[in-house]
Amino acid sequence: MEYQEAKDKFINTWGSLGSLWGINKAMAQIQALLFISTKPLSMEDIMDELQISRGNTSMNLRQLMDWGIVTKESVPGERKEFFTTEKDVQELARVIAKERSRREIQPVIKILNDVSSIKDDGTEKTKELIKQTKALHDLTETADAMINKLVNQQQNWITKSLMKLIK
Amino acid sequence: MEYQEAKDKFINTWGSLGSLWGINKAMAQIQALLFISTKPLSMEDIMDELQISRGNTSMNLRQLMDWGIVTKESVPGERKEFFTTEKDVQELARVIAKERSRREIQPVIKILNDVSSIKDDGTEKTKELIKQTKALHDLTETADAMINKLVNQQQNWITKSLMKLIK
DNA sequence: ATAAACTTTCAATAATTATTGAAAGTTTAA
DNA sequence: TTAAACTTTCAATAATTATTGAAAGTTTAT
Repeated sequence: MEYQEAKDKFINTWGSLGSLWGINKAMAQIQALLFISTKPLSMEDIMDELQISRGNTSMNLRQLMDWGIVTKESVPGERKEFFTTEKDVQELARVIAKERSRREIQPVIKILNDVSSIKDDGTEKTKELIKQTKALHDLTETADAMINKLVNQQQNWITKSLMKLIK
Repeated sequence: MEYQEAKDKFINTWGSLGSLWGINKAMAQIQALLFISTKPLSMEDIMDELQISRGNTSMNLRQLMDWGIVTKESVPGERKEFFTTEKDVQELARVIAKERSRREIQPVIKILNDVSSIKDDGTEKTKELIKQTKALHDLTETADAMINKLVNQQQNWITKSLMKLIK
């Protein structure tokens, strides 16, 4: 497998995987492209490489910046803007986990809590609803907490290792 | 909030959350409905409750059975078939984690491994592609392993607790 | 102040994904 | 064996989501 084939394969795989972490194909592909690029890329560069329109590129870059995993960069002497992505996979994982928790998991936890807090009228079906949504609430909360703890532990481990190197 | 409202809220929330664990709305809603039902439901029951077509119900029930979280049940004296879902949230989490790993994460790990194994031609861009996909490969593999370990640990914890009660 | 270089916005359109419903298929009871 | 009861399949259609491209907006250099 040559460079170009490997590159395309990576971008496509990462792109279709986007749905797994809740972002669309173009967004994931742009991130993938930046992730393996050795230098910041301009909008033109991205459009050319991925064969997507200017509007699409602009909108998805914006979203990636909102997520905090892509940053604008100005290159001296150049008028247009260049973009880079977070290159450290651990930090990338940390940001993604945090954002997904905030955007999707927290709201669900809140609703499950609301639903499981309805007043118990004594009927079997109400009891079952309360019991099961409470169980789901607890599970979701625990899973969310564990993911965050886990990702932050990784972070601490990395930080510590870096600290040792710097000292 | 009354029973019906809470029920609808739960089914809708769980339904729209479906995308988070990679299944479609109807599929998630059917699972949610079964999850809070006090007795097995027939296809008619599900169609009526969720206002969806027979075909849709049939196809999504099939998928849920493929996932292993819904099972057919026959009720004596009844011609039609009834369905139930796994009621233990821990076991549900275990099955979902396992299936997602098998269906989505493992194939990605394989491709990342392939891509990161291309021969190093010494150019900077090839070195970067290898380095970054390798990092992503390792992260994905570690995360996948941790999720599985975690879910199984929960399982063990539960099993132990139950054992204590039984003894 | 102007115009070139560049980016954003958003209505229109395309692509994808989900849903329907009726015909075909299967099972069961008599 | 037949026909009623029930389930599955799948082509057609609807709903949703992503993408385009051109007009409007912004920034920068002179």
